[in-house]
Amino acid sequence: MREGDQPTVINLFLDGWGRRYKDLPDGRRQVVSFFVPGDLCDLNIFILRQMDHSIGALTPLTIAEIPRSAFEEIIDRHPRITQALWWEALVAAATQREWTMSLGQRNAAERIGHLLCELFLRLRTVGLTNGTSCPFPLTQSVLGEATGLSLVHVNRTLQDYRAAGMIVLKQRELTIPDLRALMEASMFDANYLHLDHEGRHFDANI
Amino acid sequence: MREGDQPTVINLFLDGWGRRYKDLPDGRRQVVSFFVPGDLCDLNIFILRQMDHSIGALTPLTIAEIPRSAFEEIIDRHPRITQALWWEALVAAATQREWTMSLGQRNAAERIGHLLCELFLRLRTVGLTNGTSCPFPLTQSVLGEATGLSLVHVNRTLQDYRAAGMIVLKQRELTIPDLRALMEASMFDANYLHLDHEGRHFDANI
DNA sequence: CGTTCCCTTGATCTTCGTCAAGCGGTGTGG
DNA sequence: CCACACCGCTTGACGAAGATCAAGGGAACG
Repeated sequence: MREGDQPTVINLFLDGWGRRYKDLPDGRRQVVSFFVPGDLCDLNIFILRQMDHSIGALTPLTIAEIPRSAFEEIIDRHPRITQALWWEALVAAATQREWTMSLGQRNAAERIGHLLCELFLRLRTVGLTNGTSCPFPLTQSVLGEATGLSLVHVNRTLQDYRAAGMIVLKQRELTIPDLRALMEASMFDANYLHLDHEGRHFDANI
Repeated sequence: MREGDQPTVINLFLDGWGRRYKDLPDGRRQVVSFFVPGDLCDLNIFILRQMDHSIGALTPLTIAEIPRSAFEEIIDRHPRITQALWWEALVAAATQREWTMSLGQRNAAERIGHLLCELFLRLRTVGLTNGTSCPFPLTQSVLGEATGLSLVHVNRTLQDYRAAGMIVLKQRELTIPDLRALMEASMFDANYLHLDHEGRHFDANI
């Protein structure tokens, strides 16, 4: 899905990862968010006229396409789902603010550590982690596009974390032996994910 | 208003400027958005339990405090206002994505130029510009906190723009003689502000 | 009249980017 | 079945954007 498109359906990620990104005319690209299973995208089709960014797959995907009309009907009849959608939008905005913070103030190691913590926690809330490990399909190049760092520097930073025993990352699987330590190193505070409202979020699915 | 607070009212900026910001434990600060007259803040009080950032004034303010209850009643009765609130939230999110792009990919000159264009256009849509000029109460220090640059580098970058005749900035007033030129220099594309829906936004006030 | 805030400018240092080369695994076509 | 191409990862050398340190100036305000 490309910038400028007029989307007609809402997509629910059932399996696989995706990303939102924006390109500059000269080719620079910034990934502005990731999608993991359970995420919803393109709620804005209700209000905004056209896409101001692009969306792409990072792995093979299984997606549920929900037509706009079906969604509108649900919203009319089910206020708790509407509330869940607000929650979704507000948490996405809070996450975007945190990314702004990362890119503006954190150094390379902090940015990458922070991103790893965020993704791990998001996967854990949807039950996709296995102890201290989780699937991790992002290439170093994509990590660079998300953190505003060069591929080379991402690599060196990951090496440093590996050498310190703080992460194991190979064969598309990430292990964080001591999550608390990584959170501390990258000054990660999970409050922006608003997981305390996870319950309310899931309630809407009843 | 501080991170961790539980807000009880929604604030509408009638006059004056404000900013959202986040602080790191070691004192680094990132401004993540600005408020200008006409902006609303803290819609999240409907859904999220506590603030994940702080909000502060940049000038003396005139603000309307709308109690949560009054807001809920309005939302029940006036679907067009509810739609306007969605618009507000989605545009705020789109703006946050654009800031992510700026901090991740744009260099110092582009970041600052881009921010000046954004603020000028936002002020123009609410009728606060005067030809090619607008009020501009931000200090160079605040500009640095918003763009992730040091105060010193903000200063040098502004000097460059001045020397090129692209901006005049003094006595808290900004003049952009050739907006189109500045937009081009900073690769500014206004699509993320979704001004095409301005009409719908205002309709809600009828 | 002095203090404070904001702006300005110079010199030096650091982080990260760029350029370049090479390695290993995997998939594909001859 | 092998060869080659491609993709992702790794490492070294060098360069540049921007940070930091330092000092001083001007205007507004008490």
